[in-house]
Amino acid sequence: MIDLVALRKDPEAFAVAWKLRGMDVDVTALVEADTKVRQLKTESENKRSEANAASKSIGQAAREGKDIGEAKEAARLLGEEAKELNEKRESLEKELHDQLLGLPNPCLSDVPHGAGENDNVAGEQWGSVPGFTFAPKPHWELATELDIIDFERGSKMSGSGFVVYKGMGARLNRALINFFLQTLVDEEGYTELNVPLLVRPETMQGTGQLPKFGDQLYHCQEDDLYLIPTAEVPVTNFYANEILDAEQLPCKMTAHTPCFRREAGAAGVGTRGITRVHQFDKVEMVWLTKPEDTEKNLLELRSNAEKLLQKLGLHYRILDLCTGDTGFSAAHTYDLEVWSPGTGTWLEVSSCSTFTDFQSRRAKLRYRPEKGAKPELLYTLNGSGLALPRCLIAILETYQQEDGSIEIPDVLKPFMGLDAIS
RNA sequence: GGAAGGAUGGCAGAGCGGUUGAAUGCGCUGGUCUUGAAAACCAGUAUACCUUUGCAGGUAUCCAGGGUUCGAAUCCCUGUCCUUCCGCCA
Repeated sequence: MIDLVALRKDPEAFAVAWKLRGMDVDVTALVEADTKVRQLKTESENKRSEANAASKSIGQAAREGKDIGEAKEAARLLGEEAKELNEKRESLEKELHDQLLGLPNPCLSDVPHGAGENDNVAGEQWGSVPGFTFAPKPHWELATELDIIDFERGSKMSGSGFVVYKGMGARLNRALINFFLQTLVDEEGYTELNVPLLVRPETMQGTGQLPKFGDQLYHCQEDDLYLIPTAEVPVTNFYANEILDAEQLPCKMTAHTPCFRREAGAAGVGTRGITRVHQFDKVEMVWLTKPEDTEKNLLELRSNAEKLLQKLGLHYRILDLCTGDTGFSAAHTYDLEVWSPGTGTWLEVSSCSTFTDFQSRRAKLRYRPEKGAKPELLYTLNGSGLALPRCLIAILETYQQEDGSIEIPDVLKPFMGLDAIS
């Protein structure tokens, strides 16, 4: 959520920022509502103050044994008036608050301007397009022939968009999880968390999935719990409503979880294989930081994800997302896209973002800059490290041999216990 | 799933429905004393918001949300969490 006080001070700046995201927001109406709320607040508080004073003198009079019948009625009326004004304020304030919850984070100043994904800025590439002496196959063919992914039985049990990894496929998936976690923990100083996959509505609101994107989430109605679409949700909310000490920052956490996404509206968007599924594994990196140097932190976070791709020897590129394509809660996002030789396309395997204080304000994530100082909102960042299925795709397609077997990248061999899948 | 008990300031722990934002102790901060430290003594020590240039004033907050009442930390209802017991169970 954005800072209402900042909006009050410079509404035009917000209007411009939202315009860059392709949204026309009536900031004047927002500011007017805010003014009205504060006016009602002052009125109701003054009335409440009168009522409190009246009650107090009744208490005094009662102790002195005086008659308090009339005074009681007067105090009751004052109390009622105060309550009425306050209820008016509350409903207006809630309305305003709900509107604010639906407004995205303004992008940082160095984010490229643009309307949509075509305006994203392609940055550096690492490695080069792998060459083949034969026509490389797409992963779904390789996986089916090797019998390491069972698409049909996945949809038999759960519908389309669900798959079963089998044999060496399951092992490769597990090897990747272990490789990612171990690298992040041992080499980059992350703390590993194993978190709940079902969370409450307020947790979803903390990171921005709710109220706006509820239709993308699986919901367990009986218990009013949501299946997480990413580990970002429980990991970022880990310290929600808490005040951290400055020494605890930056706090780097990582977690492997399955991710559940309804992908409503994305059905049939020409994705074969495991590029877009309803359930997949992902290792996520989350940072809680002090507000300064968030762009620098973002680059470092991104480099952690890049290192994983480099170790796997996968060709990838960096995309600097433009204002029109940056996600709702993010202020600046870099995507990492890996090359898929079988389809000749780039696949997003990591999305690294800073959320400034947008999530912190929702989740009440604060820290104390110095001992005895006032608590302040901290900044949150996160990035995938990495999304499993698309890494798996890139590995199968990049390391495929002419005979249909798959060579295992060196860094994964200890986790696989073999050199090739055939 | 059933039964019972609990949730108060950084921590511990009081609190007959009426100057209780909340005793007391510890902790913390400042001061006195001391060569320095400790001890002792004195003073201060929650958060958010609103009004105000400022001084200052006001409102809310004793898990959360409702209710009773002129007045609620205190009484009633609902929810959340914790503890204990029973049942079930990987």
